[in-house]
Order: sequence, then C-alpha cells, then structure tokens
Amino acid sequence: MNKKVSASVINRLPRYYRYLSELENIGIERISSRDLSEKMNVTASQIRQDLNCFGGFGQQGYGYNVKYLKESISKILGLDCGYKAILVGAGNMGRTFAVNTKFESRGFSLIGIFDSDPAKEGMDIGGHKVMPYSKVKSFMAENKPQMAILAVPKSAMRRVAEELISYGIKAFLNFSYTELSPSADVAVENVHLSDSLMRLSYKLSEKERNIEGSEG
Amino acid sequence: MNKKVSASVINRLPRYYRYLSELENIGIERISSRDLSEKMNVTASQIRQDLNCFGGFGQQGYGYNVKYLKESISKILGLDCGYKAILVGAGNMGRTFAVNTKFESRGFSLIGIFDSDPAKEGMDIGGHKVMPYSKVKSFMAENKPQMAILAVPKSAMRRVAEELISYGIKAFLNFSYTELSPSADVAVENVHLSDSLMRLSYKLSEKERNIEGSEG
DNA sequence: TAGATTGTTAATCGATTAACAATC
DNA sequence: TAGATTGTTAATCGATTAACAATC
Repeated sequence: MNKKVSASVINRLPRYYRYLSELENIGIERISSRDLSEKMNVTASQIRQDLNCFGGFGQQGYGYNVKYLKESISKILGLDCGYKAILVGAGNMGRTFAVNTKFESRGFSLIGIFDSDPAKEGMDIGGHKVMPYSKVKSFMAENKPQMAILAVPKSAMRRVAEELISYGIKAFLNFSYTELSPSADVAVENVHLSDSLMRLSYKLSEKERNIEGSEG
Repeated sequence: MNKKVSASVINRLPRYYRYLSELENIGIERISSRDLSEKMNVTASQIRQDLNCFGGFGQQGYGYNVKYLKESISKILGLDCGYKAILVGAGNMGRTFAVNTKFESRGFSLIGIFDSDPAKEGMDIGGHKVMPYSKVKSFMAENKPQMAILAVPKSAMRRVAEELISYGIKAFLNFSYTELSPSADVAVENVHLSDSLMRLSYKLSEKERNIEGSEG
C-alpha cells in the first residue's frame, strides 16, 4: 500500500537526473543536498523530501554518492525497464525526436519508424528505415513495443492513437497540438511547443510591465 | 502594486487558450466554467480563480464569451505585443520549430534564422533563408528582435546565449539539454524532450507496478 | 421575476520549508 | 569523539476546492 507520489515530485526527478549526470561527467563522486540545492536553485529540504518518497539514498555525515543516486533515480523512473518504442510520423518533429533522443535518452530503445506517406518509405532516419504505417500491426505483434511517439498531424492523431492502443501500446508521447487524454490503461505525456512559447511570451511581457512600473 | 501571479496559474493559461481556440473553431460562442471544466478535466472553481487573477471576464448567469475570453488570455500572455524572434541553429530541432510554429503559434514573428555552418547558408526553411551566425549582431542592431530560439549544440549554448544577451535579446526558448538560467534581465523557457520521455517512462512503469500489485 | 452562473471569501488540502534527533 | 549531513517530524505557506452572496 505505497502511497502515491505527487506529480510535483515526479516532475522534478528528470531534472535531478540531468544534474547528477553532469556531476558524474565532470568526475564528482559525492554531493550533499545543500551543495546540490545551490546548483539547482531549490531548497535542500525539498531534495531530501523528494528522494525520501522512494527511500534513503544518502548517508548521514557524507551526503549522496552521485553515481548511486543517479542510478537509483534511473530505476525509479523505469529507465532500466528496457521499454521499446515506435515512432509514428516521420515529418520534421519525428525526425528531430529520433535523432535527438538517440544521443540523449536512456531508458527505451526506438525499434521502428512508421509513416503513411509512400514517398517516405525506406528513408533512413538515424539508422532506421521508415516503414509503411500499414505494417505497424504485424510489426507490433512480432516486436511488442510498449511506447509510441506520436508525431502525426493533429487531424490523424486520435484515430492513430486508438489503433495503436488496440494493437497493445501502453504509453504515448504526443507531439500533436491536440491533447490526448490518459486513461486507466494508457499513460500519456503531451508535449506542446507552443505552450512553452506562450509562457515565454508571458514572462517577457511581465518583465516589460515591471520596467514600466518601476519607471513611473 | 499588482501581486505576482503564481507559476501554477501561468502554466495553465496556454492550455485554456488552446481549448478556447478549439471551441471557437467549432463555432461555440459561450461557455460556463462548469462546462469548460468538464472538457478540460479541472474544477470549475480553479478556472474561475485563475481567470480572476487578471480580472472578471465573465458574466453572471451567462458564463464566458469564448472569443472575448480567448482574446483576453491572448493579451495576458502578451501574444499581442508583436514580439520578434530569431532562430539560432538550423539543425533538426530548429527546422522543426520554424515549420511547426509557423502554423500553430501566434504572438511573435520569426524574422531571421542563423547558423554557423557555412553549408547551411542560404538554405530555405519555411520561407526564410539561413544567414551566417556572424551576421547576427548587425541583424539585431537593425531589426531589434526580443526573443531567440536556441537550437544549438549544448557545448555552444552558453556562449551563444551570452552573445545574444549582449546584443539585446531579452527572452530565450532553449532546446539544449543543458539548462539556461533566467536572470533579472532575461526570461527563459527550457524545453527538454528527454524529461517528457522520462516522465512517460515513470508513468508506464507505475502502471505496471500497479497491475502486479493488484494481481498479488 | 426566477434561474443561472459568476466573482470572491472562507475552508481544506497538499506541498514546501524549517528544525532537529539520529547516525555515519 | 566531534563534525557533518541525512531522514523525518513539525510548522508554515500556498494552492485548490467549496460555498455563497452578488448580479446578470
């Protein structure tokens, strides 16, 4: 009966993971919550509370071992589960995702790329040949991927998602402007570039308002 | 002395904006906080509280006028400020951004694309010819963009950001794996595709744990 | 007017921070 | 042992939800 960990905590885990990776890369072996909190601009309390949702990874008087903590977070995030993912939609977004995550992401392997446009069939993206979308069903029956990256036009998104669910997909990373809703069976992360841009616009206009305000 | 609006509220505004845009597109003229809350899977209270951070946009007994509310949120977000943006880095991510936001985003115009790779000079991306990065200083002096989209390799990110700040950029949308920190002068939104993927991995592994748990 | 629904205050809930005993 | 720093409990703060008077 492990109580559910709050979304706020989960949302911070990838950031911890990134900072710990960087510390590891530059050869730092141990770090205290205090030092990490200063680097990351959060409180040391928050770091300790967040981690203690999942167990004690540190040692009194010592702090945290960077490599061990990073690997622990990796397990919490399920990056060691060997998830298999397919990419549907080989447009700009799909290609960017395939190429970028090849270098940066752990925790899953991209095993196939699909597109319904015959002109894209056979095209090479980061070592994968684009397959026709009509083959996705048989491919899934054989290879059993759990995740799908959806980079299709928004008009096609819902239909494609439903089909993939019926073939066994359990998690979607959705790049379409239209949101996909999670369900009991299916996990969803929606990525909206335009939301980020709007937030930036707000922050910029807020700064301008403040400058005007302080002048007046 | 307008009290600062919390980040939670700001983060939700683009989502309201998207839903209102869709309602407008399908011809719906008015909506109550209750009906909107059901569509968006939030509480009606939250919608009313969020909006009332900025003023009263509705009418008792009627609800909200979709078009008016959408335009009001657009103004809150600064989408009517006519911000000008440049894109630095014409790799996969940069091209995707340039093409995608051309269709989806309002609130700023992309006025120039730069890359330091001579092979990319003159390349056409969504109607823009890629310019050499060496020309960014004079271009900025002439055109005065406020925003920059950073889609450069992480090794170059900090140097490029500092240069652009010195030329007058006030806001960054940063796609690099490495975070850029905001300052008093400069607004920043960091976009991390790999974070989204890790969150999805967590959600998927959580679901699998729950299934095992309920079986045992 | 009666019904609907907002704007807004009050109550609840949860997340963050502070504090400190435990312990390496 | 003394010093450092965690794990964890308690206190604070802020965000969400509920309730309802105002009003269209």
